[in-house]
Amino acid sequence: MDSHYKKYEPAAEIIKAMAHPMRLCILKGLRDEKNISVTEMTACLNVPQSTLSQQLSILRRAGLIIAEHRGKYADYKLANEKVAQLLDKILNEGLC
Amino acid sequence: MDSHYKKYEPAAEIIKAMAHPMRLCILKGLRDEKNISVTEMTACLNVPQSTLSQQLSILRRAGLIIAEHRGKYADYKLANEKVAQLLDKILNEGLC
DNA sequence: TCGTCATATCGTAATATTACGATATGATGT
DNA sequence: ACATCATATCGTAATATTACGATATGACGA
Repeated sequence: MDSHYKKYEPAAEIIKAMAHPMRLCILKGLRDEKNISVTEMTACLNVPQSTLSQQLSILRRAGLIIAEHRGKYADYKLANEKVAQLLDKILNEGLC
Repeated sequence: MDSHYKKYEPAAEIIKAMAHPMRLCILKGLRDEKNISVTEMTACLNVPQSTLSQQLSILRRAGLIIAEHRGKYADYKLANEKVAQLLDKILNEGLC
């Protein structure tokens, strides 16, 4: 057993960013639909715009999603295929 | 995109239980070594016994680990193979 | 240039988590 | 029965997260 548990901090940061129902829902949405704007997400999830934007910034800071700015819109997508795979594992694990 | 983000709450609970460096370290230790007692973990991780015990109870409540009581000792192990697989995915994802 | 829309950030109250000493419980050896 | 060891739980201060209104920024059309 490893005595230096702090070395798991980077992994924990990433997992922590996923550890919220709304953020998992956002990731799943982006996994299934590729690109979604903040406006669409706000309408669909039916939450205050600032709340959604805060969740997006947590996912962004963790490197899980990327924003593409198109004029006044911001489209989001998953950062890469590994995020999609990890998400699948989490959501299909039968654990949940 | 799914409008009922609360349905991801059970998955989020599980991920949240993993989202801490010490808890990831414990899970990894149990994955690699099968059975470890609280005493061993306390010595290895060099943290107060109550702190470790609290982390173990979080993992236990989430269903990720199981305690086996042998006399005055408690040996812990991963709850099942799916936990090991999810952990591998998290730690090997290159994301982290 | 204005007003408006889309998005991000700020401020903050409510709530949750973390870390850890103190205390409780329960098994073991004497 | 008693002292001791292993573990769990309690109490709590420090810190972090959550949710959300208010406000700022920046693009677009009139």
